[in-house]
Amino acid sequence: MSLSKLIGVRTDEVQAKRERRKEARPGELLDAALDLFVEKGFAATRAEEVAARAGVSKGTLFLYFPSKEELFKAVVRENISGRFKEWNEEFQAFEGTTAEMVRACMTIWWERVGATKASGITKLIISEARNFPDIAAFYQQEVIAPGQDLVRRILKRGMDRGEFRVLDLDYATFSITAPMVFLIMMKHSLGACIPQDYPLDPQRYIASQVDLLLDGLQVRK
Amino acid sequence: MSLSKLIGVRTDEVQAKRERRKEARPGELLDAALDLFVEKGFAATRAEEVAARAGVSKGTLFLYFPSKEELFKAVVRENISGRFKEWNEEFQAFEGTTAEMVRACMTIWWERVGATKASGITKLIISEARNFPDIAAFYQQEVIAPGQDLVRRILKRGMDRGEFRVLDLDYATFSITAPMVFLIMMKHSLGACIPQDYPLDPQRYIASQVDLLLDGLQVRK
DNA sequence: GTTACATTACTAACCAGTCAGTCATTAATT
DNA sequence: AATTAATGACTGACTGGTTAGTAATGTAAC
Repeated sequence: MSLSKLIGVRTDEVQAKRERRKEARPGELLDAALDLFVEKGFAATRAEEVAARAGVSKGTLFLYFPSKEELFKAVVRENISGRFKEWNEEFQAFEGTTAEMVRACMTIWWERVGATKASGITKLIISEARNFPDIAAFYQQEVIAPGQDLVRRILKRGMDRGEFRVLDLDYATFSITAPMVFLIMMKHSLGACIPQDYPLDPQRYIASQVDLLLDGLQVRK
Repeated sequence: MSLSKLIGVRTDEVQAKRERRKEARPGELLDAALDLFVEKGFAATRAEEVAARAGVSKGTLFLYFPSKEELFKAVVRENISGRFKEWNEEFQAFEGTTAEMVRACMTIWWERVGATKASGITKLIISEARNFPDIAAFYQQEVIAPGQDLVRRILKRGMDRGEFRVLDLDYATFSITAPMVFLIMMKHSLGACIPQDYPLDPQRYIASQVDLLLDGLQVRK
């Protein structure tokens, strides 16, 4: 704890005090780096800027991460939580119709991932994939493949129970994942820099996507 | 002057000779720049690399474009062809069902845009939007808005003719555009750097998307 | 031989990464 | 409790390499 805090001096207008907080630094740096990488891309964000946003000097950044590239990799790894096991179990226990399941899947995904900082990682990966093919492959394995798998299992359940038509599972999964990816890209890219042209309400977007996905465009004869 | 030239070594297989081709240069530079910007992003591509790919020296690049940023803007402008008037007319003249129209729309779009270099611009814009908000706004006005408009008109036709259900047009358009954007991102991002994990056949992808979009996942009762 | 295009060599700015030094904190000593 | 010593997290000026942009020089075409 810093002296100023003990004494009760207003620190906000005073020069920020030098503090030793070994535990908190890495997390704060990763947070700052995620923000900036998502906003400006890898090459265009400066290490010093990341440090400044984390309230620390550039030297400190390199105390915790050996290089900018390793920082990038750490940012990605940090945000890849293996929550798929948990989700698989949730959906295993689900009792309603598969249509309800699809709706729940997309709504919950938005709440737990899409709306959070974590979705920035997807934008980051897609934007930088070709500069970091190893990271892209890693993300493919750790996130995309399990995600596709979960979606595929949901669709298969619908087919098995006679609720859904016979589907080309390899490609039908994209009908669920593509709208999610699109929403993320809007949130972090065009939507973030020209919001006046994109007053996109995520809930309404997802509702519309699910409705059309389940019932199709055409009137039922 | 290189050693080989001084000695008199055959240069024709070593390097192309110096040539004056004022007319062709800008186009060749723009082509090279598009490739590299799409592949590596704006900040990470070097001016010298663009020049080299166009078979020219760095100085020549700056002879035709005053700065790297202006080169970027020119790349985007070059590839924004106002083909929407022509397309609008094509669809105005279309006689079949609106379902056929939707399928034609996506198939033709892939042939004329998605599969060509032009689709790289979309990836570029989405990746760099936040570093170039003015470019993003420009692209929004010149490409996205007219595109959305065309799609909206198709969906409205379906509604008016009683072929489609009553739709939330503001959001239903995304059911057509989102899969297209997703396909572009796969082509230029993950799909380009880990193709073994993404053996994505565009035709089959589009067929699947259109089928589900028209008829929905659920069996018809 | 003059013009116009092209190249090469150069400059200035920028930025990732380093390192000698600083100072808050804690432990030891009186 | 007060003083001193040791620690190590943190700093920021510095370095070396890179690159956008420029200027001097070269050469093909007419």
